[in-house]
Amino acid sequence: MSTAIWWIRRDLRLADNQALAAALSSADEVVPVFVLDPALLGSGYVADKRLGFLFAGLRVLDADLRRLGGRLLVRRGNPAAVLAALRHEVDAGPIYAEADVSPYAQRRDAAVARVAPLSLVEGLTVHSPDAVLRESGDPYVVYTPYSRAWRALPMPDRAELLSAPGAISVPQGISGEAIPEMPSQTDLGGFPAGEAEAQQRLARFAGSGVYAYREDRERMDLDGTSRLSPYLRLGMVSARQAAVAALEALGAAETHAGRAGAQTWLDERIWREFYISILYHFPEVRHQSFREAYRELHWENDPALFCAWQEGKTGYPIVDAAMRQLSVTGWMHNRARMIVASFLTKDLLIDWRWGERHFMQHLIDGDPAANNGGWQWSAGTGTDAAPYFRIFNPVLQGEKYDPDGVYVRRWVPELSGVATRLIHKPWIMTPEAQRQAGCVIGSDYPAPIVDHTIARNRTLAAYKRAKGRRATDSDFRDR
DNA sequence: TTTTGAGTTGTTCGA
DNA sequence: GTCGAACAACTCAAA
Repeated sequence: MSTAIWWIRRDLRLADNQALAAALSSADEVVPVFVLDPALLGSGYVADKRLGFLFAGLRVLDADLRRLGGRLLVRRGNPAAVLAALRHEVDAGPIYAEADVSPYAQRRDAAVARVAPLSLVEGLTVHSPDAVLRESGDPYVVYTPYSRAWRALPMPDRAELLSAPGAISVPQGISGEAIPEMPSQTDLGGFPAGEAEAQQRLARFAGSGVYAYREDRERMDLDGTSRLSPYLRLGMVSARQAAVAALEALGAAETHAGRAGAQTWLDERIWREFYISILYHFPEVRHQSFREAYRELHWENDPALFCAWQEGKTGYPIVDAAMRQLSVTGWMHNRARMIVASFLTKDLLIDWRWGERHFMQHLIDGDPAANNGGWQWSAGTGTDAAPYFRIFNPVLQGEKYDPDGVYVRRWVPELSGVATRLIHKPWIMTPEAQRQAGCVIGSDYPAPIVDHTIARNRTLAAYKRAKGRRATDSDFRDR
């Protein structure tokens, strides 16, 4: 009787799971194990909602495994120690796991590989970061050529996706700990965990919503996005399943708009892999700007302004609505993420890393690669960055992408009586209008904490200075 | 090696 | 209200 270990990390699914398939084909029995890693759980980059979603996902996975005659083992501790002990205990051969790219995952897996045979297999992405490279062997650092190379690689079709196993045999007599409960019944904000839920969402979105995605995804007052991010984060749906669905939708689209929608959503799959590739090839982006020029930026980092941003009390309705949506649900609309990121970095001149950390501490889908890529893009410090002079105007963004103020009123109820015409700039209401709207600026709702025009000019100057300083430094070095 | 074309998501200003 | 230009060069990718 041979035994293999399936080490589950962010692949909480039975279908199209290459690590599980490899374990099953290599041995008679498989131990599915999740390791509660104190280094991750106590890292300061953890969100209650994300942890709750993980634990709920583990419960569903355990139930799914039990239907196949198996079960999930949960252990706690340093992964290398836990896995070495488990291997000894069940007399197992290799450990199979889905390769991950974050700097911590790399260190952790290297430590495990030193004490046990660890076989890392594909699955986090459709195309591994080592497979999408330039002719020279260097990684791409601009999205468009990356996406061209990505698309040129062979794609699996639906028939090639792996089915869930029909049965799974787990050795008897091994004990683990119970899947933790979240304190005080964490509300998962409309994201029930599990593979079945993820597959349903994917099928529903790929069957209808995706065709209007290009336009509707911009609208914060609509439900135009797939809301699959937490499921992709923990692999309740595989990257391949999502990409295959996108390609099928593209093929099935009958209108120009429909094709554009499917194409745009496919692009989002590729953006995800682009940022995974960037984090893999340039792990230092976790700690510093990708672009050297902006490592010298002089951030203001005013703690009071940061606090107002976190709490959704900036006086800019679209920013406050978004930040409150994040606190309450653990999720934020993608356009809203760009707006608040632009506001934090360009209006408040606060270090993007502060915002990155806050997002990781609250997002149910918080992913190191995508979050870092998004923040550095917004801050203009990243690989394929927005030009530094591209500064979102929170009023215009609100008027354009929440035209009726529905999103603002949902999350900032003190503004619910404000006329639509003024909902994104309530401070220009006359005192009389404020009384009538039941919203006095300065007491019911804050006045803007910064003046956008002034802040914008200050930021343009700061970025220009950072670039200038760099030029001077390198001139000096070259001499 | 050199050259050339191109680059997620925007805003402001002036005509 | 609408339109085009300016914003700022810079670096990447590929021929």
